[in-house]
Amino acid sequence: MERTRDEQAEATKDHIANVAMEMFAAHGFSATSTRKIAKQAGVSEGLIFHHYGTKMGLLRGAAARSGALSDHIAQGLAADPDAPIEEQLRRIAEGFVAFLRADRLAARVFRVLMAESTTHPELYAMQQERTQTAVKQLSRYLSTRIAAGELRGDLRVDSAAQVLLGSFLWFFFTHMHLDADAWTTAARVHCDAVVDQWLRGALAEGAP
Amino acid sequence: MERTRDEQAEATKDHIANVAMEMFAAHGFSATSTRKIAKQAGVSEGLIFHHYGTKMGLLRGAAARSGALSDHIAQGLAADPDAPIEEQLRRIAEGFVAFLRADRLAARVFRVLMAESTTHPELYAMQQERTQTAVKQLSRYLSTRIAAGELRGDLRVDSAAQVLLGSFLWFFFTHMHLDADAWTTAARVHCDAVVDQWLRGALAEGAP
DNA sequence: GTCTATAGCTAGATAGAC
DNA sequence: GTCTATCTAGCTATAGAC
Repeated sequence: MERTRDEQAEATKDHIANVAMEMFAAHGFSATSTRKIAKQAGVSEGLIFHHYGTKMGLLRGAAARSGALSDHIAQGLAADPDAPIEEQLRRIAEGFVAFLRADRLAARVFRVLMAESTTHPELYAMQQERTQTAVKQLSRYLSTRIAAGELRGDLRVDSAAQVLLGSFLWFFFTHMHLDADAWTTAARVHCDAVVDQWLRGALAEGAP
Repeated sequence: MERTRDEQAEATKDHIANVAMEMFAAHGFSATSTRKIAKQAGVSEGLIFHHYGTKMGLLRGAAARSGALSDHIAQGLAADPDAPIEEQLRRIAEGFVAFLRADRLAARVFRVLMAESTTHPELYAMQQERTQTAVKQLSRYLSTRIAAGELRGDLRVDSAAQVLLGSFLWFFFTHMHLDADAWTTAARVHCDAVVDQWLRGALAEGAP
């Protein structure tokens, strides 16, 4: 198994990004120095700047390489668009919980980007675009369910979608201190209750 | 109007905290130097350390001086506990929007604490305590409305309270880029829709 | 493509005068 | 209570050898 010089370089670049994200997630962007990243990654500081130009470029690059949390939600939605809405929503919620539990790095990346985005307009835009994509896909889906007569005709789909997504994400943000097991249990209970109440408020009169 | 030496000192200390919070909110905690804070506040750097010991102490102190966002919510709840729930919730939502618009510093403090709490366990605990207090007061209120027959008996009050609070706060977080007027308009629409759907899902069968 | 060396600066914090 | 002066350490980024 020989590696070309380019492949090796690309692997090193990736490795730097991964290490950087771990450290940004743990201590924040500003509080993590390029020196510490270099040491932890086992490369020289100069190499980081060779590959990414600036520290901000490193964050950008590393963030771009990690899959967006919202992509996952959107993906779950597209899987079986004609399933009954209750089943669909519960499946999304369940998948969301499982994903956050399994892919801890993605979760931490999301968290750190959310935090840093409050002070870096560029990151704010990036994060905004990602979440808004998910919200839009969700609202579009809700619209199809209105058309199908499953949901009330006067449901305000944008707000409804934001409540659903926001409730999940807010829970995630405010329960990070729990360990994986406790978090999963609490998340399931919370998601169940949310979907339940949300549906009661959204279903068409006399729907099944 | 004479001021004692102590009063003057206390005023200066407050002033430093206010300036610091403005700057932390604008650029983040780590990215804001004590030097810049001193310059902006018109005092020496030494004085900051005299009053607050460390930079972290300054953040702690400044945060403690500002009223918690959640206090305001809790307060709104207590004002007229026997009003019909719909009126009550709309009043809270409206007050919440007005408050965030009027008291920009409190809003920024909340935002910066939320961001920094992802990397400072101490701040996380502080923020957690503040929001959980609000959630608990809200759930307790919801319980009284169940007892009064206004809300469904099987409503899971903790989750319901978190959805309500989380939806408002999440909106706040993801719409910071709007100017005050646009933000207020969007916030009103969103809050209305949220309360509306939330109530439909929470009211007892056959309630008015 | 990667490293070593270092420039040039800014950071948080302290000491001591007033 | 407040300021000036300063210490030391750490920072991002660059230059040039290999």
